[in-house]
Amino acid sequence: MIQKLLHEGVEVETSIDGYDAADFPEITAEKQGHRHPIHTVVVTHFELARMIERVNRRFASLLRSELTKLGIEDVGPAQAMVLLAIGDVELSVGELLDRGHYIGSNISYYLKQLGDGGYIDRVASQRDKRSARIRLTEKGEQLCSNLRNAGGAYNRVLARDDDDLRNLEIAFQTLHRLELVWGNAARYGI
Amino acid sequence: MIQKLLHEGVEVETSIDGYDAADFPEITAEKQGHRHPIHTVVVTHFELARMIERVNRRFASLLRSELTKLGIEDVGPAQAMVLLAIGDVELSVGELLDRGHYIGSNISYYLKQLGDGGYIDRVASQRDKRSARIRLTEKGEQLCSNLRNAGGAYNRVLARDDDDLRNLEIAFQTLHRLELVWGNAARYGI
DNA sequence: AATTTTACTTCAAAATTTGAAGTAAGTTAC
DNA sequence: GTAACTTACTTCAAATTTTGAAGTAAAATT
Repeated sequence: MIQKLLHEGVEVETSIDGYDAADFPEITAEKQGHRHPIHTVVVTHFELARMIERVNRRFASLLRSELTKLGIEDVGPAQAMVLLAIGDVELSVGELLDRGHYIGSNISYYLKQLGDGGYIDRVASQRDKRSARIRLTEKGEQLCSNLRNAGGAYNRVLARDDDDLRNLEIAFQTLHRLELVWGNAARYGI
Repeated sequence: MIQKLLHEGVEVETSIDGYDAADFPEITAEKQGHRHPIHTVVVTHFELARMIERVNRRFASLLRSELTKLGIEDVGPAQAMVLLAIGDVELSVGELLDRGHYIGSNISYYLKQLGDGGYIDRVASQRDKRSARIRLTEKGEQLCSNLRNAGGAYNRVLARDDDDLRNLEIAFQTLHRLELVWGNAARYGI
């Protein structure tokens, strides 16, 4: 079912924004035992952005429902993402900002909520008393662990074989490149 | 432990420019006797989600600044995404909902703003008077066109050669798979 | 004709994000 | 050493975005 949709449902757009078609010779992925595209597709900036927006929306609602299933009422998907970003290390607010490209006041707000809920501990750094060191409490770790547990099922569905692994790997790296390009563009201009 | 992560995660090469594995607490490095990757890393479900969230944030702020540069005050990034989703076709609100996985009232709200700003026209469908048909006005098309124009620069940076194009396409398709898996999971359970 | 479903809209509330302004600690330049 | 500046973060208020419940009207079904 998913398989079918993957092959037939992907929007294959032939019009390219901001390009001269001649600049980009058509690409064809090799067939041998690959599930990924045989078709010619050119993906633009905005198509990727729209896809990312949609996927992000989907994930947020999935995460919300996982939290509901766990009976968590005081943590929304955005805060859960902060918890997951903290992971099992102790870090400063600044480091956390970098991890998620948040805006300062935003993270401050979430950390306050998470602190009130008992999900994180904050200790002033010894050598720099301006810097607050953050880490998960037992409760916070438990929540992350539960979420990760539930996430295992998705990992298994998404990464069924080598081909999936390769594609997910490329997707991850490519997203990272987008992150850098878009991020630098926003700061320094393209 | 590592074994388990390997089953549930996705391998990724560590050598990505400007990317420090320490940024991703969920990643564990491990050596494998594989074809190219010598250092492999495991990317989980949540890491992809966090990456997508970050990239989405970056793009939104880029879009906001493009809009500012164009002197547009009455359209935010979210509404601009709706305009881009409409594109150059005439469609119903329902189709638009599908395109972005929005919630009904959400799109309704944006369409009202965009209608007030003169960016879209809405006409009741002849054969089904419940269904509103939406399309961009001249002004809406102009804005999209300006945005796409500005986007061309990013396309050129992102898609430098065939390899980039291939990767972008795979990223797009893989994100589509995520969209389906996460979407179906939310509706019917995994 | 009555009921149900579809396709949206409206409204109010909640969640999230932003930005300006503030505090306190550290750094640098005289 | 201290005045000025920077950094690291917080607070608050406002803007934006998202959600959900309730509504309307047209179409489809019974």
